[in-house]
Amino acid sequence: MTKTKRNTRKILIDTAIDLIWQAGYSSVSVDEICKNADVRKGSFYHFFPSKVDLAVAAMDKAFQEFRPIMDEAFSSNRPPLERFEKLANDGLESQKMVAEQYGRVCGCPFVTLGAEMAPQDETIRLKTDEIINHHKQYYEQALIDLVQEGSLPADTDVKTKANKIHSFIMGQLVMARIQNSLEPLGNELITGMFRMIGAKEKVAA
Amino acid sequence: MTKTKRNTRKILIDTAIDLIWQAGYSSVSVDEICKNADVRKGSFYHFFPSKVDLAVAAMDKAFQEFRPIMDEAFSSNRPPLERFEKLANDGLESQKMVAEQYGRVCGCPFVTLGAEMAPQDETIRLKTDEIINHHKQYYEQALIDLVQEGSLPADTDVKTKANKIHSFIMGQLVMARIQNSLEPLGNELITGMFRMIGAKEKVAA
DNA sequence: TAGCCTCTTGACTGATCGGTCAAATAAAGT
DNA sequence: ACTTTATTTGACCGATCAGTCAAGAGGCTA
Repeated sequence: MTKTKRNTRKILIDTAIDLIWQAGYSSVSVDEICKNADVRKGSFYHFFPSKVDLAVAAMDKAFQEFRPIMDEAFSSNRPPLERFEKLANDGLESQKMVAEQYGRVCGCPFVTLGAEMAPQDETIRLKTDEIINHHKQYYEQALIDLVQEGSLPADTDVKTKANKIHSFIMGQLVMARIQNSLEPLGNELITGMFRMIGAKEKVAA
Repeated sequence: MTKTKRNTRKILIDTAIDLIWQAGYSSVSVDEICKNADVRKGSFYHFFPSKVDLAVAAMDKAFQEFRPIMDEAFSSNRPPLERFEKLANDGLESQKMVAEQYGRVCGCPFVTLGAEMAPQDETIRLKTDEIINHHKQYYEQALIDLVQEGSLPADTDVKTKANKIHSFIMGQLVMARIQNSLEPLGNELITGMFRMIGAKEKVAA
């Protein structure tokens, strides 16, 4: 973490997030990233041994940037069901901002990149998996808390249920990217998540 | 009907389905497709004006090949809930065969290709959307039949529910591709679908 | 001021990209 | 047979791909 005057490394990562999130990995060239970052290619390869390494660094950065949102939404002093609601609202808001900035709906950067590159590059696949698993743990903890407060049966398989919730959310985001529309997300995300959670009404506190 | 003709066009389409389903669109070159099909590049461009046109033709062919499976599963004389069950079983079986043949889990060819290429090429995006909508109609009809038999409330928004079911299935398939594993599909697909359907009879853990 | 280290620059590589073309060949119609 | 059309071939194109490299610029410390 050397502190550079221009901080070229950071600029390259931020540019990569923008371009790859929009267009995907293969559709964005190193030259294009360099041009957008106003960085010469020799500098690029001074900081990153390969294009893949930049992509992985970009995934890490994007993940670290999204963490506070997750931590806030899934804060343990928020009622567990409301955590999912907050995630849906914040996520939709984030998608709206990105869509406005980039000119199109982009969906989940990790899953989009993972689905494209998983067969080609194991380091990208593993990084995707790592980030996904980290997200699922938020869901799992919220489900555990739902069980504890009696909103879900005691024998609930929280890991499996967390997987299903995650699959649904990712499916919604992939469809939003393909259809280039946020409307279904706004209509279906929260209700679908709640349906998948399947909590009963909390009777007593 | 002399079948002795080489049917180069068909060979190219079949090869494209194989390679693109595995590796994605951008990661497969025209040269690679030609080599695997044992077709010279001049012949390729005799039958297809561009790589994109081949991809769209491949999507059409793959869709037509999958239609009988859908028609059989969603036959109107099958009880509506069982239709989803059959789809899950047949779909999982299909994924198993493909994974064995290709050496890795590939997920849904249409959504994988659509997510990668939607921002780059509108014809691919539209073809993806068309196929997706066609699939959703099977779900929608089954939901209508569930309403009619009283397993779902009369005021059910079947279009929205069909969207949610579809999102969940696609999410599961994308995750299977990224994780290169069919295990979650086998464990979660049917129960998750039923949970999302929310019909009265069936209960999922 | 000199030496050192980090970073930058721009020209360069060989491979590969999607796509073109004219000519050769095969097939089909008359 | 002859003509027309459909298909195949292999060489070829300019652009672009990811990645390399030697030389230089700039700042830091001794």
